[in-house]
Amino acid sequence: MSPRTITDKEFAQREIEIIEIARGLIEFECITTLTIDKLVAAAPYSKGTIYKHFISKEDLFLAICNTCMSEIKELFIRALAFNGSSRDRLEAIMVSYLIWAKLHPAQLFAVLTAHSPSVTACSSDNRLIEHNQCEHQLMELIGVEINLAINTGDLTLPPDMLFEQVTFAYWSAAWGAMALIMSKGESIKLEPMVLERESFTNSRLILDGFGWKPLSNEKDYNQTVRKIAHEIFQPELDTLLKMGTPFIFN
Amino acid sequence: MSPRTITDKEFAQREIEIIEIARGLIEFECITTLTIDKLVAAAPYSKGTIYKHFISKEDLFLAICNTCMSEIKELFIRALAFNGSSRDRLEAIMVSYLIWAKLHPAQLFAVLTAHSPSVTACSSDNRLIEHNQCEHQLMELIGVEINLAINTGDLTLPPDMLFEQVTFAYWSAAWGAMALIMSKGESIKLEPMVLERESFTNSRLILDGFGWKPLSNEKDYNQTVRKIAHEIFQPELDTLLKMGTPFIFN
DNA sequence: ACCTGAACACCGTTCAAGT
DNA sequence: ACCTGAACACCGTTCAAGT
Repeated sequence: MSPRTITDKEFAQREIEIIEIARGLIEFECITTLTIDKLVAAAPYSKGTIYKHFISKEDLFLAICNTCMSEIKELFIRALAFNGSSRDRLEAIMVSYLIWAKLHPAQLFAVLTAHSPSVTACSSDNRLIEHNQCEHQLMELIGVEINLAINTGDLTLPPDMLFEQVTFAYWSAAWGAMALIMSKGESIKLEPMVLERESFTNSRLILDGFGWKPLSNEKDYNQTVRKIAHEIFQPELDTLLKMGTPFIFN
Repeated sequence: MSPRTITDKEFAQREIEIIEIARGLIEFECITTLTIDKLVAAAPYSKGTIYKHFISKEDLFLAICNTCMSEIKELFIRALAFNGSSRDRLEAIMVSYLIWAKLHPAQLFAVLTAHSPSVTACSSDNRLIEHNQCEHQLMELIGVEINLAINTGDLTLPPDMLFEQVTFAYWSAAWGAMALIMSKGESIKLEPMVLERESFTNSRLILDGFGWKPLSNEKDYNQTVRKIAHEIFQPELDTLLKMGTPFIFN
């Protein structure tokens, strides 16, 4: 066989393939038990080739994280098609994120750990730029709805706050609940906290705290969540039911 | 030298000593770059002795985390001496946590990562029990104030919520902001988010969302924070100033 | 030009030997 | 009874050799 120059497209395709294989391995174990040796054994490529794509194990982790974030972005976009108020659509975004989290619990953990400096410290510049873009795109989608709410008068931007702080407050509060609940393994009895319920609770409290109309005492958001889930994510709900980890409604 | 039986007290004392040495090493590097070899080199004990105390590296990490949480508990108790409303004292708790976080950024990262299943999976049962106790004690201190607020009528427990959910909502929202900001290394421009400001913002929004009186538009909580910090944590404020990372007031 | 996998380095953990 | 550190195992990373 004569040596042949690999095209950029083939190279990119191979990278996607490797990432998908790695994601498959994570499903059955965990991001922390994934080793390069296992990946090499599962993939039709050698160690050297893997290292042509990823400058380190952490770089691979971040690549997995970025792929997940792109998937989540697609779910966000589907969620934003919901016909309702801006606040309804923020609920829809939360629904979509929770559904993704429940569909891919092991991957969610990968996304959460990818946030740590030890991962970013060992990643390539391009991967980090890509990661920032992914994150920015997700926050941008939330930002659009916040802007809409300000324009329609549903939300009044507090005079002492920057626009980005609104996005950050909303996202970080919900993220905190998820991260705390997901990171507690099965072992520990973290009282009876439920991923879906606590996420919606934090979201509700933050938005009520902003005075974002309609307030939660003016409207039954549990019903809105139900509507969103069934209208937009019925296939995913069915999958979760089959997996034995159904989406929990309040 | 004749062999001598080590007493329980001496054993416990040695454990504390090792943990302190490890904490010292973390200060200059990071929890992820701490190795057992480095610890052995810095400590007057051999590897075998280290492993008499900690069944794994993760077990040591969790021990460090537990020690930190005990320190934080002491700060919480100091904070709770603040003379004011229950909501004021929750602010005081937030001030104390932020001050600790700023005093020990590297240790905070250790505390955050200790939450991951990969750490708890490799820790000893006793260490895990201790960890649960530490966590429970911290949440309990917050819970006392929530109870007080309910009894004085400042807070009305929403009819569809468990008491523990209030604690969790408050803590997870603030924790989410801190974890996101701290985990972003220096590299990334996470817009201009400020640890102190975002933590207080999330706290404020959540408590306003609960309708916890006095609401933030009825009272200048920035001034309360200033009062708390100077009345209770002046020595720590001075230290932070000397460190070049002053506590930021709004 | 590209791929391979043996070799290397690092580090967590163990345990036979020493006191 | 306790401590020690050499030895082992595992795994991330590199690079000389092969096609």
